[in-house]
Amino acid sequence: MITTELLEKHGALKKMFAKNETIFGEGNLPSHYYQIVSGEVKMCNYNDDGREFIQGIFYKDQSFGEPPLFLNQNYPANAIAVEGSEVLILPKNNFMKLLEENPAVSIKIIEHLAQRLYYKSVMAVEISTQEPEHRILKLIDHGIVYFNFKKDENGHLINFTRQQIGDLTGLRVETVIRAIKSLEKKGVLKIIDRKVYR
Amino acid sequence: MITTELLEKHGALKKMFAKNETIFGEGNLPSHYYQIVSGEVKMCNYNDDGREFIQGIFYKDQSFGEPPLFLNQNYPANAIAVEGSEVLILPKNNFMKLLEENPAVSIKIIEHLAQRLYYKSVMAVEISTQEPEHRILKLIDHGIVYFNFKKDENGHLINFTRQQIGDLTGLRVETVIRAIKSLEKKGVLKIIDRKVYR
DNA sequence: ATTGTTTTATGATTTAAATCATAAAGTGGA
DNA sequence: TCCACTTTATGATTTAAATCATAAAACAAT
Repeated sequence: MITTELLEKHGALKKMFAKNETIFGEGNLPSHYYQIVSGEVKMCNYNDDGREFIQGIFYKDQSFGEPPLFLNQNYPANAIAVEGSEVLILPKNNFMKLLEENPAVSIKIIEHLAQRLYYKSVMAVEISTQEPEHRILKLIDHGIVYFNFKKDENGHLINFTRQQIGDLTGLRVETVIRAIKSLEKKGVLKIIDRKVYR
Repeated sequence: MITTELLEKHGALKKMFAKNETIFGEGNLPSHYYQIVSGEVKMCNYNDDGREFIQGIFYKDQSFGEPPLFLNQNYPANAIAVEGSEVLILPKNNFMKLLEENPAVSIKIIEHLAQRLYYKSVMAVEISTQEPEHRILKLIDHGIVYFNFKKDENGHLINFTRQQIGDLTGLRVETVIRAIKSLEKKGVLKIIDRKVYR
């Protein structure tokens, strides 16, 4: 999103996070801008009885956690490394200075927020009014466009576990498994070697 | 958000929409920036069997429908006047010119998008993992801060119908009515003359 | 004033997804 | 290679919210 050079010019540092390590926690006040160099980061919540909800999954070159940074509000969710991940971290003041000096970056930020909002709008209506199969298919089709699902001779490989699909759609893992089976029977996706293709 | 003078200087026109009139429809390509002068506008979806989901409700001075405008994507929801509403409308090209000439407006836009994203994140986890009473209370408490609920001697008047609360939380109106009754019994809110206070 | 529509309200019944239980297959680390 | 853990899988049971039915109160329009 923002080039490594520009970030480092303003004082960004690279930091390594191990698998399952927390980058920042729900309820904390933001102090830095975060951008992924390599790896995979999820933003998620846990409800009262430990149930997880994944707000989003972020990959190489994507930033995360900006909204509360701009609003001076506490983080509404946790950021956790899904796998070992390298992240560029820039203090808020430096980030704001970078923005002032580079108006084109503002537009990039607006576009990224708009993209996130678009996903949230689409999934909100799915989660609250549609049935499991519909929700899962919407998530998958969105993922094909916006996540980095690779295409081979079987179609796009949906690089999510059943549990992750559940945590992204508000469904239980058993429900996801059964819905995916049913979708396969209907011929709208393929299951090869337990992996889902669309 | 953006002053009327600045918008009109760039060619914005005021347009009146009647109650229940559609301002733009799901699936259409955005061509204008919209900002409310007076009245109330909802963004909403209808699923296959006509069930409504309200993405958000917007009031005086707020803009709506910017994300797809920036992304050149189709609107993911409808915009409908909840009551007779006056709206300032500015063609996209003029809006982009306005943005270029007024960098401070970019920051305003970022803040507005960040605020919307914050609400979406909070409600997404509620809708997908929390029980009805919890969801409704979260919506109400968010509304007290960000919607224009007036405070009097009974507390904040929650200016939503039970049906609207249901459409915002993904619950059926009967469930909302029962949950609100239960919350009143628990003493966390008041029902006076059928109106909800918190 | 009368009529039609919306909003709030309650009880009975249904149902879809969650929960519970159990297990096989796959994966990663010591 | 063995052990622990994760992921996928399936059947049985439970349950919370949706659905269905009905109605009173409130409000809006003529």
